[in-house]
Amino acid sequence: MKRLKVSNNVIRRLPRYLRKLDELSAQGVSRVSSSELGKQLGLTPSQIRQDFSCFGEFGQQGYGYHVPTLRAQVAAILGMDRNYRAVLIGVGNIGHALIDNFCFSDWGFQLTAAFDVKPEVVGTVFNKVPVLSVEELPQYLDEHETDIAVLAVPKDAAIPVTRLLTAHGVEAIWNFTNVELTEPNSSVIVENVHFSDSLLSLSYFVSERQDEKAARAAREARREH
Amino acid sequence: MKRLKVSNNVIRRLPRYLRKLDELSAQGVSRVSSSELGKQLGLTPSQIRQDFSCFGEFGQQGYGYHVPTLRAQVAAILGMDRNYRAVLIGVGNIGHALIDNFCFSDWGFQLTAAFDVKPEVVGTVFNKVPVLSVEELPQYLDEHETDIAVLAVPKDAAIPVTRLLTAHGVEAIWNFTNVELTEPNSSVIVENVHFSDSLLSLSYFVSERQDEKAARAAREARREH
DNA sequence: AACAGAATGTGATAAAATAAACAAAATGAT
DNA sequence: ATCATTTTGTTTATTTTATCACATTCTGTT
Repeated sequence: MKRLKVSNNVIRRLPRYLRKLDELSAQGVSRVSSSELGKQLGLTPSQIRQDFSCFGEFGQQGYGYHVPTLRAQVAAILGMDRNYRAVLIGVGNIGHALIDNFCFSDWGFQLTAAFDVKPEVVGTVFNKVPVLSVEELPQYLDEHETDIAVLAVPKDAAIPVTRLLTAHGVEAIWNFTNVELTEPNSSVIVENVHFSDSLLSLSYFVSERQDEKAARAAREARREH
Repeated sequence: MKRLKVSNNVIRRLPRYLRKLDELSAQGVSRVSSSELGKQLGLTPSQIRQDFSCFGEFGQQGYGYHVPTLRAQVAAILGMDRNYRAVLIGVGNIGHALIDNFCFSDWGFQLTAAFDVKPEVVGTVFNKVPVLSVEELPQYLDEHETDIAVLAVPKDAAIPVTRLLTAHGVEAIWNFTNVELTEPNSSVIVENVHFSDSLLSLSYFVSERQDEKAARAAREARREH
């Protein structure tokens, strides 16, 4: 598979393609064209073809794309067949929700262990995932190859825990804390899930629409006058 | 405040500016230049100035930006001073986590009520938020002006609940389900929090780095040979 | 088997986003 | 009070991203 300097925008679209392809599969659709895909995702056919062409030639002229094949290709591009191993740090509300409800294995991940400081959760097992003490974390990381850490600790613990993780070889963090983790000289890969950023974007769009409505109303009031 | 066709990228950076400004405030910093802000956020000073200039002139030549003032301006741009009212649908694991841990009021939102189908949660109160039955939802929406709905229901309920919400005047949805809500003819504003999309992006970047490492190792092995 | 219709992959073109450059204006030190 | 320094807001240039257009190739029907 080629992999030549692909832009961020392209990468962010890949999971959406995957999701749509799964949906089509579930509907029994086995063949799809870039224009159909574009219509359903709100993208131009051209963009879709160009996105895929970053990684290879997955379609067939005059036919389109074979859904299961394309799905497999996109999954491979995303690394879903690499069986990455993950640990979760912080079994609070959000951490707990992830263990119980987020199906890591659906996306090619294996959640091997969780860690927390609270004595009442240490030693328990949720959804087949054992909760260990954070004190055991360094040794665990040294002994078990771990590709990503899911960070769901309270705000104050975010930076120290990140230091610990990187010091023990973790190279990627899925960050659920509302803290900017990326440090200047660190090479760790950070993917943020900032709830507040998302909500504030929504807030912006709602405000924008409200203002447009108000402006329209004002214009009409003036006209009637 | 001006608001003239601002690109999505700009809007997505605003919450990050807000977060950084809060951090600076907490550190007692009251003055910041675009270059300092840029250094701390990994952006060019030019981009930061251009972003702000979409909405007005908030700085002062030779001085920079007054942190509290700029913070207030960004907050206003994002609509944080409009006291939007929100309801939550689906008090499962993620919904519960949001009620208990996500401080809506910090971002200018008021979570007025939650709704669920499960008899054992209906009637309870979490963090001052009453949980009502979904059967009461239509009437509630008709009687209480509601700006956004937080959707945290199981996959199958996502579309029907969305229809219900839009039918009763809700114009914005913060979507935590893994379902593509945006329908062709609907004008509802949807902001997605797709955990899986985020994890898969991370998976891509990890795979990319792994491949680079492997390629480097192969090159070196060849050289030594 | 031939041919009209479809749909890809890609090179060219247009649009958008980012970065650089600079004039204007305020600061703060001498 | 003056002047070198700083830093903005904005214009211009550059880079990146998305769209268009089309030659090529496969499909499926007659």
